[in-house]
Amino acid sequence: MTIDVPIIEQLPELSNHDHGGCIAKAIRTAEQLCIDRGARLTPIRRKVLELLWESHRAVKAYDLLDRIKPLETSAKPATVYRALDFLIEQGLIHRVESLNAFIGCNCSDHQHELLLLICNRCQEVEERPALEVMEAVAKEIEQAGFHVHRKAIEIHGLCAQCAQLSTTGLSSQSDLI
Amino acid sequence: MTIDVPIIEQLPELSNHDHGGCIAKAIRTAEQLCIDRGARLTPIRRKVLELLWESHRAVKAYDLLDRIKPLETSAKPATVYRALDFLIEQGLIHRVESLNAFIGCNCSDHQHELLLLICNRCQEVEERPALEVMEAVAKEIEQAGFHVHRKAIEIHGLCAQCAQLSTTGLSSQSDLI
DNA sequence: AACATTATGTTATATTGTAACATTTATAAC
DNA sequence: GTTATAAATGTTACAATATAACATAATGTT
Ligand SMILES: [Zn+2]
Ligand SMILES: [Zn+2]
Ligand SMILES: [Zn+2]
Ligand SMILES: [Zn+2]
Repeated sequence: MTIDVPIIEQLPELSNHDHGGCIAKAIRTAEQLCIDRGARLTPIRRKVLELLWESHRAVKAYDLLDRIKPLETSAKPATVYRALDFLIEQGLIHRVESLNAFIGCNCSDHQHELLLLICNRCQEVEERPALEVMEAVAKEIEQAGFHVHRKAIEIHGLCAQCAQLSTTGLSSQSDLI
Repeated sequence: MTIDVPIIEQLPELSNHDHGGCIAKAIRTAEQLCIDRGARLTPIRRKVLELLWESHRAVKAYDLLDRIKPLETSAKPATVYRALDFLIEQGLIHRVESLNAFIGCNCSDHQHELLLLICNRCQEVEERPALEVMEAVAKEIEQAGFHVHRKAIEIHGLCAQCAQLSTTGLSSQSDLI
């Protein structure tokens, strides 16, 4: 028995912050990082990154494709997946394993140790360094004699805001601003 | 840049333990649990569970399908996915999100709090309660005001045995026993 | 300019997962 | 036992996610 939450048709942008700033910062950081590394942030790769940053939600590859097609008429699945591969390699985005989706990396230094809090209601994903969790994981792994390549720590549930709305019984779209 | 390990054609059963015991115990436990709950462990569901327990590796849905077809000639994707849904609901198996695959649940009480250590070389998956990790996650989540439904904590890398083989430079199949 | 490398275009296909409705099988009520 | 109900399975069709393979174009290097 899983807890299911009604699907919201048109997802509102819950976090009331200067999201334009988020986007601008993400792109600026990516550009600098690619220059430093001699990696090429081509128009397609840049566009995919921008699309991923349109919200703090994970986005599916084929949704990206649909949104790129009007701009890059020759775009195909491979176009998108290649751009995603590049961005993941550079640590600029993350794959959300439990959603088969992708999200812009929000950690300043693009380190890969992180925990994702995924809201099942508003779909927002919060990326947290969660250092104590990482330490506990490191200990557990050491005990097991395991050698880590990659960690995927993904928590599904309700974000603070959505949990609040659930308990107060609000549900209409206008309540979500 | 990811660390890649040569693919082994025929995967050996690395863990030298009485695996027949694992299977028997898993099936026995499942039977009792279903009786207690009034859930029906039908032949198909039971077969899927048995197949998942043939190894300590995660198995893909379509691999299960291929292996069931000779026995249940009418088996189709839906057949397998329904059985998997049932087994997951009962807590008898887990979905490994980062592999799109499934594995028998090895925790005695079929609790859902666990960490998976996934070996990229031998493909074995170790399930660990990792209580300290769970506590750290709980704290982190509380700080964020998040309300958990489900956790997926999946660590990829090399198990102790495979890490050992990598450092000693062994690679041939016969070395893996 | 010639060459090598990297990125993209293009076609086709593989893999993973669901929806919808019909049929069968098991359980419950009478 | 027969009938009503619910649960499980059969069946067809398709949706969604992802990759392989090879051709072409753009970029970087000598
Ligand atoms: Zn933002
Ligand atoms: Zn939310
Ligand atoms: Zn075993
Ligand atoms: Zn291993």
